Amino acid sequence: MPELPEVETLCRQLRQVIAGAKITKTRIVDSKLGTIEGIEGKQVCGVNRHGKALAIELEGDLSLVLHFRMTGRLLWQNNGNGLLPHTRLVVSFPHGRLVLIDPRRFATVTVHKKGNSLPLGSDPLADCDPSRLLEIAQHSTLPIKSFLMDQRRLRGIGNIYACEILYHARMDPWRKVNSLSLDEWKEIAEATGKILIRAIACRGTSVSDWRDLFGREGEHQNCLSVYGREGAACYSCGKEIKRKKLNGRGTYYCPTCQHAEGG
DNA sequence: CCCTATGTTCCCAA
DNA sequence: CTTGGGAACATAGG
Repeated sequence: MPELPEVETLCRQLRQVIAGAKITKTRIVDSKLGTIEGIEGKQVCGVNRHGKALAIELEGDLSLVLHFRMTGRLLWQNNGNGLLPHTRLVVSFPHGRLVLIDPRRFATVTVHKKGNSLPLGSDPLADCDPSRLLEIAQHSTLPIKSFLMDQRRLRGIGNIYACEILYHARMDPWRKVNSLSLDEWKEIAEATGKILIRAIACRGTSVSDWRDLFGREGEHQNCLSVYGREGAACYSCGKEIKRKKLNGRGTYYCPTCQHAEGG
């Protein structure tokens, strides 16, 4: 469930809490996660985000990489309470512990040695250049929404933010990407930056179970324009927000404001 | 029982 | 080879 803004929120909060600290112990609670080895006793030298993945960088060129998939959550605990339901992993520090909670058990944890598996695609926060987008979309007939969510091209945008970005760019989610003009890509790039940055400032979107590192809800659910608003009035034109499936994902949009011709 | 769910990956067809 | 679509993964909630 966490998309780019949610993982970025965890990343920034984690830096405040565990930078420089040593991992004292790790415990896999759900064996489906596999094993993690060689990180006990290591010091945290940084925390970074790669798309929707979170990397806790450790001394010795190691990193602990977490991917939360649909329902994964990361919580910081510094009291002596027992494990919460659906706890899958515990990483202990001298001053508290990090727990991975994941009801649907899709989340993954891996230990990486520096130098392997750099993911493809660019980060929409750091690099969302309209002319580059125009170029890489030339030979694709994907709908724009699927394109935005394709992690091989742009890393970090999921279903909620794809819907919101396209609404703000007034773009039909089914529009084929190879038909977009440079001006239309500029609108998409601008909407992408604006929405992602606002969502990070709001500590993410809590429409169901997203919580930050300290268990608090985000605020960005109060800023949503279309996601989850099926049947409600469009804030721009007053007509009804629709929901249809696109590649199996619920897609919310305003048929009036997001028309096929764009611009 | 039905359907839905913020994600990724694998398999298959074109 | 590439591209794109759907099922699968596992579980909770309406």
